[in-house]
Amino acid sequence: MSSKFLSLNPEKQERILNAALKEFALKGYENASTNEIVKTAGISKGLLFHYFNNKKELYQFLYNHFADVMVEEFFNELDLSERDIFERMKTLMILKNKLMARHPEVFDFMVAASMETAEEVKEILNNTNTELIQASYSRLFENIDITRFRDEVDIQRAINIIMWTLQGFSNQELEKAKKLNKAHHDFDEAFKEVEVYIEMMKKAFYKNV
Amino acid sequence: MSSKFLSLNPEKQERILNAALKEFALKGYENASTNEIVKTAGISKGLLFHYFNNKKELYQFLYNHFADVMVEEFFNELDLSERDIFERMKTLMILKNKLMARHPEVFDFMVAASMETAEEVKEILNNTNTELIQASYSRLFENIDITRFRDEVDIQRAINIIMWTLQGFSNQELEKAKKLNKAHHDFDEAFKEVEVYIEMMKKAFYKNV
DNA sequence: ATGTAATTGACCGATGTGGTCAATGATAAT
DNA sequence: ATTATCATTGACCACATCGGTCAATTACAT
Repeated sequence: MSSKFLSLNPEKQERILNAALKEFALKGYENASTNEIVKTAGISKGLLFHYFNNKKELYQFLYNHFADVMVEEFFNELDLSERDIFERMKTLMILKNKLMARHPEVFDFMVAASMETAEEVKEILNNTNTELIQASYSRLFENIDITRFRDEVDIQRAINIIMWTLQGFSNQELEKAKKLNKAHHDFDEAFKEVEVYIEMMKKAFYKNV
Repeated sequence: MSSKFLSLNPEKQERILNAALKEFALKGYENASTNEIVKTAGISKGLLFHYFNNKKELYQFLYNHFADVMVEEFFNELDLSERDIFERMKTLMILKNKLMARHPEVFDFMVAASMETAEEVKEILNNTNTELIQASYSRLFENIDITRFRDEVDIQRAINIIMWTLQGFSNQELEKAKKLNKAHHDFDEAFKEVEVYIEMMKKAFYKNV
């Protein structure tokens, strides 16, 4: 019963959610220990199971909660006035990296969730994700100026190439950051490469300049 | 003692190694179960610990063995006569994907190993990797024609951009393959995008055409 | 028939699991 | 001061699994 949980002291709510987030991200659903969660949350075992009937219910609440939070934060800060698709994707990536630096534990949890094999978890993800992601995807390309492209094929190809390229960049930077200081990372220098790259793309896909 | 193990019937050797590979890849070092390994290998618990004194020794042997095997196979098939750096990187990626399709379990294991947190494992990886990777890296760029570049900076930048781009592509294709048929994947269509991309890069980095 | 090596699986103590529940503490109403 | 209500505790449960051992059995060569 999450109603009981929601009417709880917010500071304690957060402590419990963060403890669970960390544990699930680190160990995965099945190996995550409720004992460990209550220990780091500083509450008793009984209390956790007073708020959530069982492990699965806790996980479900957790996933929905943080998915909502991150999506909201993402679109609050995404600049939708940028009409150039390449520049839009660049800001999108920058924002993604910002959010990853700001909430690394949440991203760890989400990544771990997407790799889960437990049937109970897959079920939860399907329910939550389909609506959430589909709604988000169209908003990502809202208001884009497509008149500069040679034709429709180019648009789709540009999107594809942008997506996998920036993803590769993002992963590499993330890895580098983890190896260097294990905390947040300054992307400024790395983005100089991205600038070069973006100009390259424009030349390749746009009718003129 | 691996000498005992090595003088064992090769078919049984393989059964044991594959079972262990699978289990470690799936669960990670600490959560991997030796009980599960012997069950899928079809041998008794005692026999496993007759060949390897303990869990760590088994893991160590496993890692060294498959690292050797994959590196050897990789360089056996890599075309080092291609002197254009962009084309070389393309064939390199194609080869990597081929090997991933051919030995997905080995790659799963390697990825899992690189994410291990157990101190015992990190120690093993350090010992094995440093020599192995450093030796490989120089071979990757052996015999490359650098006369077409404008200057040294361009070469380094090209390598960086190639690396993270192809990595992003590779990951995306891998994910797609997993979602579609969960087995091997036909990269032919996807590589059309890569062709476009490679031409783009050449234009951007080479002195002429 | 004998010696040697391969192989078994019951067994060990230790640790940890998700979940329960009787008991206690705190708070507010009477 | 008494009572009723709710939050909170942590010892406890039965069970599962862990890495590792070892006396006993089987297979095989001499």
